[in-house]
Amino acid sequence: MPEGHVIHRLARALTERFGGRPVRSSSPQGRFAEASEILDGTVLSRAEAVGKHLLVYFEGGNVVWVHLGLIGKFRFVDPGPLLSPQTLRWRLWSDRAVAELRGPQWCRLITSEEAERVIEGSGPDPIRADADPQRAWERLSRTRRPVAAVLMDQKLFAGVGNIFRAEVLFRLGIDPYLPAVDLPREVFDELWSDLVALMRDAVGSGRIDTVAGVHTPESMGRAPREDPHGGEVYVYRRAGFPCLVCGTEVAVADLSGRNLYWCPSCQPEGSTGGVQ
DNA sequence: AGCTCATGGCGAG
DNA sequence: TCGCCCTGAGCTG
Repeated sequence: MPEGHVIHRLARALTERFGGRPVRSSSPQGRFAEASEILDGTVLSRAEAVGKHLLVYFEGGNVVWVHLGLIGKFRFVDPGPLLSPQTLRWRLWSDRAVAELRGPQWCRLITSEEAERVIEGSGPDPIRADADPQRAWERLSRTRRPVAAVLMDQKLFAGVGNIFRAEVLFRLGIDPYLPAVDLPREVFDELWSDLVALMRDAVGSGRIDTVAGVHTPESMGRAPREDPHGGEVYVYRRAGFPCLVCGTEVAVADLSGRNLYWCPSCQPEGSTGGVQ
């Protein structure tokens, strides 16, 4: 269940544990069997992430393009008997490690040329050094869609998911329903740099921690609220609980089929963030 | 045992 | 905008 930081960590781990060496490959479930057989015994050169896309490169020009979707998991496991083979799409192993892919939205064998197009087709990814936020600004500043919807658009903010969008809007005090076109340029710049900081931090820690500065739960006299995803957050999945900053009940609403969380007092209607 | 929901995205209307 | 796909955790009974 990934936002971009999970994919970047995966790419790093796959490169560290398998990079530059031959790997074994199988598809116990059978749905990736043909491709898996081609890769079996070949050298995995490296893995790379762009947004929520994972690209696993093999010598000879083969690339596995993985997208975990909402429920996919790619995990390292201890060597041992095969558990639940009916859901095990891809198993990758060597004498050093075993990795298991289950429930991905897709897992396809492509060429390195196609992989290049996946990277080019992605929006800027705040975690990557080559990201150009100007590309996001040019599109954001021309749409009246709510800024909360735009933040989930992978052509503008690759790797941002439901947690990062809710948290970054809260941290900057922005009304999630503000038409994107009304967001001042200087606030966009703050938004982008906050995403860079939060997302890169999450790559390092493996969890999304957004509660920082003077408004820690401790300073508010409340027990820290840890979300099941493992990190500590202001509003994500906290509907009905008091805002950690002002005590107002956190709100939730459906926005294009996803739950949106925000504090109606800290992010009042029409607020463009910045200096309140 | 069965239901609901989840850090996502696609394609049909 | 809705239904659908993939899996598994956390409820409810």
